[in-house]
Amino acid sequence: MDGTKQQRRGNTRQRIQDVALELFAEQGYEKTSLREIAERLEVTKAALYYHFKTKEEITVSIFTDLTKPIEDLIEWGRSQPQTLETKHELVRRYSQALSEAAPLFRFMQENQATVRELQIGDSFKDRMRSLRDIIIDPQAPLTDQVRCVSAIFTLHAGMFFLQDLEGDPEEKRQAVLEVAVDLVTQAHQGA
Amino acid sequence: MDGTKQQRRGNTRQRIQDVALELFAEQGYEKTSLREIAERLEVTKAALYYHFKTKEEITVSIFTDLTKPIEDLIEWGRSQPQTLETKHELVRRYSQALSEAAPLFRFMQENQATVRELQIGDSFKDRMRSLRDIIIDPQAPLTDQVRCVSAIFTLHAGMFFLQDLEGDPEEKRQAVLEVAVDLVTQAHQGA
Amino acid sequence: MDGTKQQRRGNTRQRIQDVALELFAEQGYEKTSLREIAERLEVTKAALYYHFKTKEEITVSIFTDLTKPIEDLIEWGRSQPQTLETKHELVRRYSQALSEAAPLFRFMQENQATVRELQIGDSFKDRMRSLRDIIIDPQAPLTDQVRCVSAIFTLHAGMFFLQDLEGDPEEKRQAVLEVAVDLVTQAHQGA
Amino acid sequence: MDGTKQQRRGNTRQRIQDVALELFAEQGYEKTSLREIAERLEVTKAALYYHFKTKEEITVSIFTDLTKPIEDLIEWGRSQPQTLETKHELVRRYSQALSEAAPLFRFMQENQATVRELQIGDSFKDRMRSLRDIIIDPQAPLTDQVRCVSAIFTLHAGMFFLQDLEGDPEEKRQAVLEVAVDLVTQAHQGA
DNA sequence: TATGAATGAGAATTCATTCAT
DNA sequence: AATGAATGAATTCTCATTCAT
Repeated sequence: MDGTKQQRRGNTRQRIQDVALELFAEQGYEKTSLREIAERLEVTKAALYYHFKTKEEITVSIFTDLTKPIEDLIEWGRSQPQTLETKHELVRRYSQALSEAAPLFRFMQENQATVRELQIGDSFKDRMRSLRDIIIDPQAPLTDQVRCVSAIFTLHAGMFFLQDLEGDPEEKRQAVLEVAVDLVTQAHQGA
Repeated sequence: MDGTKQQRRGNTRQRIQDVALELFAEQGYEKTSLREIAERLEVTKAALYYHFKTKEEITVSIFTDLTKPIEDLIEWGRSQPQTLETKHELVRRYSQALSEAAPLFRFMQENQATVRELQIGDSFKDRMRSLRDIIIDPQAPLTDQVRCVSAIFTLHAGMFFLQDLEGDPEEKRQAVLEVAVDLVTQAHQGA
Repeated sequence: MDGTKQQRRGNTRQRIQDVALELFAEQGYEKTSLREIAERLEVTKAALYYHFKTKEEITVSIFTDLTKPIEDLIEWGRSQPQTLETKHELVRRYSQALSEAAPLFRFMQENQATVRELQIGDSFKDRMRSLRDIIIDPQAPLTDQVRCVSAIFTLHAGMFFLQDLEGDPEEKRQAVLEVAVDLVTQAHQGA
Repeated sequence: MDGTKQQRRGNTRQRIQDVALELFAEQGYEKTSLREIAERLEVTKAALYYHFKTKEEITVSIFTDLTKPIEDLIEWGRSQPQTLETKHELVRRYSQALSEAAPLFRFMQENQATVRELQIGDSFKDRMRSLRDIIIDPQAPLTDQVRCVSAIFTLHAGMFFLQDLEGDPEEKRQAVLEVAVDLVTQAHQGA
């Protein structure tokens, strides 16, 4: 009661995004209804429609807002010389970016089928392709290309599939990062 | 097309599974309604309920039937000595098994959020854990453990995320397999 | 296993009626599906249709078979002189008949709305009317007529609404009977 | 007919209850679908779900609203001395309350099997027990206890089972009441 | 900046019933 | 005397969305 209602003022849009993402990641996109989002926020469904035109728009807005760092990262990557050092740095920064937007990526990881149908799908694929094109050398043998894709993939999966491996989360992130960097290195040398 | 109606006799159950999996993989589990499945089969929804008690039961039955080879594989893995050779063979066979049940794994890959809620989720997690426990040495450094998880993951992802890389599918599968085998080798030596 | 299957021979019709009535009384008519009946009998639904044309027919047949004694009773009542003694005997015999077909009457008591829609409804109403006409003197004051209806009703209700009153069932039946007889007596004298 | 649409505003919830009870009493609970209720109200099924979470909730709400007077009556009964006069007054007031909520009690009378499964069942049984405990003397002989139950029961049944007895409804209610009062008196005197 | 009331479309599921074998 | 396979019609319920206020 103290401040809560006052704080709410003016940032409902933001709060909708937060709660929505939280629920999408928890239970999946299709299983999450606008009623649930509204209930958790203690507003009516209609209020959501004041801020967003559709359920999809909520999702797109979350995606757009949260992947800005990655877009920037790609921009940066493109402007750098294509050295191994650049690739390593890219992987490092990407790992960082992923862990900062973990819920979004968990959502995307676990709802690929849905994401594919949404507009997001394409933007995301584009981004992935751009990233890949920076790391991969298209002249390289297929295995080395796979290594690069695998590096990126390892980063993605790392966040969720290592949960039942013992160890401190940050330590695990470092281990994952190391493996990914390694894969990129091997791909680079292999040529 | 030839003798359609006659052929239908007695294999409806099987046909339901086929069509269901097809659609689940195509459009996602939640987006696929029993009406659609029934329509594509040219039977009524009620016919589906003659063969399966619920939508989930259809899914479980598909899973159970199609992952039998993997269960066998794990059985085999456990009975072997824990050598590098065994691990390699396991990875090879797993890659094979995956590509044989590709639609199922595509479905599971792309509908993780859903799968988590279904009974399947647990059986699958168990299986993944068993597999991991055969390949991983729990005494090994964290990075090496990650390498093994990454190997398995690379196999999984390989099937879907390499689709827009040019090259013949079988050739790509071989490349993926090579990278995975490599990761396991590194994990083994790393210790 | 011993004899069961053999015994089953030739009396399936009867067993269907038994199980159906059992379930109707337990869970209500509408809530009881033919599937359930068939399952409890370990036959298929189609088997029920070999013996009865519809669900309603099952019900009607149960009713007809089990209320034969009451029909006879009414026949008897009509042939007797309209003395108080006759009325008492009628009530006594009716009480007996009710307790012998308890499940049927429980079913009818608890599913009046349904029974009304079924054919049974009318036959039953007819029977009740006949009974009433034997006990009631249409010239008697309204209160005395009510007393007679109440007597019959007390018998009906007695079976189910006294269940949570302590005491031995047969003893309770006797008490109920006594009250009913009493009501009839009062109605008779009151005139 | 006059200003229909305007009048509708803001009392839909109430109208749903009315129509529902009407239909439940007319055709039985199970036979009454939400579609029918909605149609008779000229709204969509979904509108019902805006006001009530389930079909059962509609029923419970009707029950709760309409049996308030009886709850009050029991409260009153408990606060009075346990004299014969109190018992008589209780019976009189109960008769009145019943006739005021006639459709509800008709519904409950005729759908006992259903009511038993619903939450209502228990609340109702509790109420009946409370009522009984006020009227009955647990030390009294069984027959006298039966007389009391029979009195209450006569009131219940009176409403529906006397319909085909000739005479003015209010006159019949009085006759029923008289018989019930009489039964209580006899029980009290220990006849 | 929201809410209350409602809708239309569609979901999963259940049921009594049928019929060729 | 019974089964296996299927149907058509219905049911309860959920969802994203709309709009007057």
